[in-house]
Amino acid sequence: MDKSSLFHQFVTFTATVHQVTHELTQNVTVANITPLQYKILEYIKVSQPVTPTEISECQHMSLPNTSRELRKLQEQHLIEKYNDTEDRRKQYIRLSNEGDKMMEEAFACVEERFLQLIQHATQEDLKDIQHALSILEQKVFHQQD
Amino acid sequence: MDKSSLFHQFVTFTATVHQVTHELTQNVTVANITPLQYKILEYIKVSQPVTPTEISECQHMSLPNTSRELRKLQEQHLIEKYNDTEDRRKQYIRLSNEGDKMMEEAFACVEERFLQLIQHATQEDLKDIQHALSILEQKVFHQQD
DNA sequence: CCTATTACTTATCATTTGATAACTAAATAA
DNA sequence: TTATTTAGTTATCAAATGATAAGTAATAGG
Repeated sequence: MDKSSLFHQFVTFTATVHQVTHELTQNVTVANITPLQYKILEYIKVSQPVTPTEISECQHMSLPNTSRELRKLQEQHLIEKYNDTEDRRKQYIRLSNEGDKMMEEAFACVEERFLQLIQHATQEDLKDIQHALSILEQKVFHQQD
Repeated sequence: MDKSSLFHQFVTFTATVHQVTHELTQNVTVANITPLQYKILEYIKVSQPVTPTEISECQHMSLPNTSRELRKLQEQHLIEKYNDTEDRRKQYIRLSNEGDKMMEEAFACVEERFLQLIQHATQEDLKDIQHALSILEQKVFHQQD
């Protein structure tokens, strides 16, 4: 097995993933949300509750910039902050009802497009896809933090 | 097979892919290149020669903005433009020697990090990974242009 | 108790990226 | 030939994002 050719396949693959996810998430949001804010909300949605520091690390942005974006999201009533009872420096962020509703709608829209992408897949194909995703999660993309 | 749970797996997966590729490509470039310019060069590297219109479509950016970035890249002697002999409106873009060298170095750096990511993979794992990439390319991410 | 560290905020500035209007030149269609 | 379309450029403006300095408040370590 040539690791170098695997690398090239990997590069092509990730480029394609970027392109396709861009197409899937294009113009999904109703509210006045920037792409970065969408990513943050997406992360909160699947990982809540999260701290600003966690968002900062996962999204590769500085804490000041994270703080700014979270403030904007809070001003739009899409997220809520609450303090840790033990360590009062810490905050936890979660989606507000409004924010959750918005993300549910956004996900529904993306899901619809996703389903079109796999519309011709047989039951067998779906199993293959799920298995492939698991393999890559485990053996390549597994986050080592 | 529940397509909805597959969708959720897909969302998590793509988020992870974005995160990991960001880590892999962070600070790779020696030259004074923006992230967008890196993506453009990456695309040119694997698909050259390409036209500005193709870059524009693939990277989801307007032609004026594409033109601007290409001008900057040309000013840095990283790419070369040449005209189609048949249709003189058309241009083709390719990497200059300098640009190609730079991208080779960038890829080498990314590859090194990628190899660390899969350092514990057995020969069997590598085959699985390659197979998983192929499956997803074919059955999910296949571009329908 | 005092110092250092952690978690986060506010403010400010530079850079990058996106959007749009107006243009040139070449090719195609009528 | 004339009008339309295509491919790309230039210029300009707005918005999004990144970087950094300086601050507060709470906790942890000595």
